[in-house]
Amino acid sequence: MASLQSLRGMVDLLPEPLLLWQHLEARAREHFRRAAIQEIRTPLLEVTELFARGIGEATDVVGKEMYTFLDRGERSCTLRPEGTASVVRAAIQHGLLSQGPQRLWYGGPMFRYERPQAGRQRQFHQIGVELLGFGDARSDVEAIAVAWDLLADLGVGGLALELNTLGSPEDRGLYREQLVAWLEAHRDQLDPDSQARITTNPLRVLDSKNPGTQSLLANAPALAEALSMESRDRFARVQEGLAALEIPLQLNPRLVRGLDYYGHTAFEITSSQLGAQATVCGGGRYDGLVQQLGGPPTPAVGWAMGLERLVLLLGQREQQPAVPALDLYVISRGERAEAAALPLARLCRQAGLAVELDASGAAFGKQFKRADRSGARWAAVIGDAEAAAGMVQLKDLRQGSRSAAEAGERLLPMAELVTELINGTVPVP
RNA sequence: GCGGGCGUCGCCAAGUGGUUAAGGCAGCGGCUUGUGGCGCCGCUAUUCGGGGGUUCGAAUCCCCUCGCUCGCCCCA
Repeated sequence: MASLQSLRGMVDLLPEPLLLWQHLEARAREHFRRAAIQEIRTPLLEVTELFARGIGEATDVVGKEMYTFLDRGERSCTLRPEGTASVVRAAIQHGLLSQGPQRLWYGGPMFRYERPQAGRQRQFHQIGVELLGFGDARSDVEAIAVAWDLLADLGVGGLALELNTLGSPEDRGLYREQLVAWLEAHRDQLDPDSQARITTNPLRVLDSKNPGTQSLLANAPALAEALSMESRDRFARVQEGLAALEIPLQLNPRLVRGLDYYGHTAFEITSSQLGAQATVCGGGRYDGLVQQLGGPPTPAVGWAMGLERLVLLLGQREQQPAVPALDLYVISRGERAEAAALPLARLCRQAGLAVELDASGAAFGKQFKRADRSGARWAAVIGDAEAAAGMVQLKDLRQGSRSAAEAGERLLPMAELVTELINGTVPVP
């Protein structure tokens, strides 16, 4: 094949589908505004060490999914596979945390080298929220509520909130010992993946998709049993908070986040209307991360949403966003007329109107056909006769008439077109 | 990294060994340099993702390869 195409998993977003993306992004911004959460933008490229240290060397994301390469200065660079590490790095680097707690959101492309499938691309897009410096259980609830309300507002169906607690680092350390001992004792009954994880990341064995392993795990020690009283209380308060907001939840003791920085609250919002990649939003608390990346001890909670999956969901709805309406379509034919058309279009644009200029030089009939299809409200017609007189013919494209004499058609001086459209004839939508 | 399905025009799609590769949509041009949503006419694939092979003959059969897609894994 001679023609070039995009790399596998790198998807072009074309104008029409993008309408949905823009709608979604606009709603998200509005929700963030209401929740007093401010935007932060960080580079797509970071030093590799940020993710290795932040996300965890043993995770799949870091271990086998990152786009990592040496730049011309021989530095190891990585295209960001997620947003949290970068946001935390930026907050530390610019001393944001010394100015008090931060309520931040981010959005944009992320990169993971995986096999593409429905709802999963190599360059994909996330929006996420990070509440830095908030340790109270209420902030967990607030973060979840912002995500839930956004999804509900967007009209996403089949939503379910799954909730778990991973406990404090001490709880997890204790539990880890118990679990590893138990797993070792049953090693021969585990699937190979899970066997390998006993040493790399034992908690992840819990959400193994292997049915044999799952049924075996029914008798494994439970994390919930290993929790301290404080952790249990904290988890109870999160649940109470969600109940007070009438956000339904399902406890899922198997829910273990794949990124190392999570502790205490972990959650996912899934949709039954997606395929295999059902998680639309995932997040939790990561109290240790800021310090781990060299900042002051700072509790934090956050989440991320996968926009591809969200768009998939929104695309299933009946109502789809429409192309923004065009106010005016400028038709011209002949040398003098064509010369006059662009200045006229520009004048209208400067006045805030959406104007398409037909620069084809095609027959009037063709230009009218296109004017119709453009969906514009009005057509401005300039021929040589009009151009010579400094006039323009204004036609109402909603009048279905063929006849030139029908209503909705007027001849007026070019200079008056703008004021006529703005003040007079153009109805406010 | 591992499985399954699929690749004919920008999109949808017929064709399953016999030679000029249907049709629809969209696009472009014309009927129509002066008036539109309709209609009619015409144009748009020396070629069936690419390469090799079998054959008198291949989009149709075989091999390799590339790509897309769904799933596993992982995650949002």
